[in-house]
Amino acid sequence: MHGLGELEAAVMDVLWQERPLKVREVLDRLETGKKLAYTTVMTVLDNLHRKGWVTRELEGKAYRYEPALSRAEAAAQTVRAVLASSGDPEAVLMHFALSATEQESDLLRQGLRKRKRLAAS
Amino acid sequence: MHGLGELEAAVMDVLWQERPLKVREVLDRLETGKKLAYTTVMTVLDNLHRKGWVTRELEGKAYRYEPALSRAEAAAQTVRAVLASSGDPEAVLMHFALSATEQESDLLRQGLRKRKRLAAS
DNA sequence: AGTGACTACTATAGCGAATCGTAGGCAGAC
DNA sequence: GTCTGCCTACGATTCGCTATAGTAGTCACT
Repeated sequence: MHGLGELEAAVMDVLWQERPLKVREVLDRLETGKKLAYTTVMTVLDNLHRKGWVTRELEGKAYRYEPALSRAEAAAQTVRAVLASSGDPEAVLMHFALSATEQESDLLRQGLRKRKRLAAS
Repeated sequence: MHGLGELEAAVMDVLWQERPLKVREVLDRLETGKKLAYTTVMTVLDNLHRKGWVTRELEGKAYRYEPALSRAEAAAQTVRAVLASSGDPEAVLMHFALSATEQESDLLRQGLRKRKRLAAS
């Protein structure tokens, strides 16, 4: 859904819960059924870094990784990408607004109000 | 982004512009740089059918394919899936509403109003 | 000098998408 | 009646990406 594999997503989840983390720390916190090799996690983090999902900083001789975007930001960005690639963002937003649940529409209204307040100030 | 490959997406685009279409008609309308084999397009349509993206109906001895959902519906559904898989739909919606463009927020407001009217009737 | 923690590089397997060939059926043309 | 063309069904190949991990090389400490 977001262009990530299963393990990559699991690693991002770990980093979204706590950050920044070193490879070993990510490995320790990963809750997959299987025990993964240290280098497996390292490779995944390297790939995520190459793809821009995480940033890293050298601390001593080890890297500390952290997400480039918060989970919510990343998801919001995905939403925006879906809209852009849909050819007709307006129609999609309309469809979404129309089919939104009560709770979703409340949240949207709330967000829109907040947005307006911020814009005004 | 939507779980489709590049060619699969191109085929869906064709079907969203005009439908229903037979394999040959899709092939004719496809605007990829390369000329594809008839069976390539057939396989793709078959895969899309298996995955539920298109429906088909036998007409004579050939199938006519058409999208299961409109483009906007499909995109709206993708948005919903992103929200669901994000772990925190509220935060995402908030982020989205807050970072929406003027036009986007207008559309959302409009959609929400329309939704309310429909619910009331 | 030896041990441990890291990174960098490389390798393999697996899966899904892209791509197409071949075989078989049926409708018309000759 | 057989040949030609269009269509489906099925299977094969290739390719890219992810998952997974081993090995070599570096540096720091004992």
